[in-house]
Amino acid sequence: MEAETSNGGGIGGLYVKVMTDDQMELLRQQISVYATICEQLVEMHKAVTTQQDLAGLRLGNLYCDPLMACSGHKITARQRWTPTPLQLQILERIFDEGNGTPSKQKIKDITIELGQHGQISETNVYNWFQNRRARSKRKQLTPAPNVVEPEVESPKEKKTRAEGFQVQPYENSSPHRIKDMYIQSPDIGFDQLLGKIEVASCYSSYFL
Amino acid sequence: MEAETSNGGGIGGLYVKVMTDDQMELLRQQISVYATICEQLVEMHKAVTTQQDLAGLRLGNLYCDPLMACSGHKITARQRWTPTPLQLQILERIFDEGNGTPSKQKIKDITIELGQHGQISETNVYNWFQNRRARSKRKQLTPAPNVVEPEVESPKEKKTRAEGFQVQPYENSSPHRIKDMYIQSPDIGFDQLLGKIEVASCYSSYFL
DNA sequence: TCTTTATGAATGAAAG
DNA sequence: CTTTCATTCATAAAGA
Repeated sequence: MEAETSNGGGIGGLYVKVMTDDQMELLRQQISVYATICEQLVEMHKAVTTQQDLAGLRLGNLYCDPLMACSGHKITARQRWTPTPLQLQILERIFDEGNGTPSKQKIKDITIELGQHGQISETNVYNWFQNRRARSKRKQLTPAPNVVEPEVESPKEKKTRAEGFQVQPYENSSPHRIKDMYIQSPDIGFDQLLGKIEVASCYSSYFL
Repeated sequence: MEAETSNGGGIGGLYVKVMTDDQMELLRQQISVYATICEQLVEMHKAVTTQQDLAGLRLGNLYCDPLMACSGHKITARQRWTPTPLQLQILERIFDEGNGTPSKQKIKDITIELGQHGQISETNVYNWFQNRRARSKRKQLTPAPNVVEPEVESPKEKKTRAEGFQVQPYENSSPHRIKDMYIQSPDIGFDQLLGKIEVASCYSSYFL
């Protein structure tokens, strides 16, 4: 993939991706196509399983879900808590609400709520917010490479800060919250299925 | 995709979009998410229809089974920094100087210095030291504990990480062809969907 | 090719 | 809160 272009590859240079309008449009369509395919696959699946048991799919224990066959071999005891996609989703939402410091009581409440979606303790919640805050802050400071190109970068302004950057398949999905893509579904059944899908997928990596 | 190496937004009548790494990463994730969802939906569908013949999915065809083609590889081509020999050399030198904890400011300095030899970010430097320390320590402890782990771990087959990510983008396909991927009917067949996913997959790799 | 190894990155937990 | 550690995941590079 050669889409990467080093702009002014010099010291502390600003590195950006350059795309043509066509390429950009292609991406939009790409995502759109996936969104459509997903919806239809879900519909299809629902139709096919209407009468079926889905025996393996309703296991209470998420980690034993047969769907994980592809990625899960870690059914053994895990030493550290790993938020389920659903839990993460909720945590992120709460975090985004801005109420910075989750009070002691708040933590309790959250823990109880998340407990419905998987094992969790107050400490987990506490740590999560602790880390989330810290890392959120760090990331905010890092991307400030006060670009100063000693290089004779042609006087082209860093134009088009990719402003028209809107490729959400669903109008209500937020560009800066990938996780939301899992839940912002207009379809009830779809949403439910996605919950399982999330579990089945190799978590961690897709939810950062 | 051969990217325009010239970042000049409008030079020579060339219109391009400029994206930051973050934005590119976001797109990558969005597509990856959908690809994963599709993948899992397919798995789910297979599980439910194991008794069926899956006629349309015969492997006899020269083309890879759409199912495999799609689930085999992940559209997770995350780019990751790779230190140049020169950078590595400098990093090692600094590390050997023993000054254990590269303070925040120190990291900035190092980053700037290394930036002269290739793209790099503070995070990269930070991670490098983090890993370097951790692995340096581990290596020291490993030799001793010859504890034979009574690991009765099942014969565990290799995860056969289908890493065949060299999906060749349809070189001969033009952007307008993607329209063919759109689905008109909600009652499209399963195998047909798979076909579309496969195509979508290829397009994804084309960008990511 | 396919498999294995080395290592960049992500993150829960804990120390400071 | 900030910084560090430990573990794990994913991938680029190297090996077979």
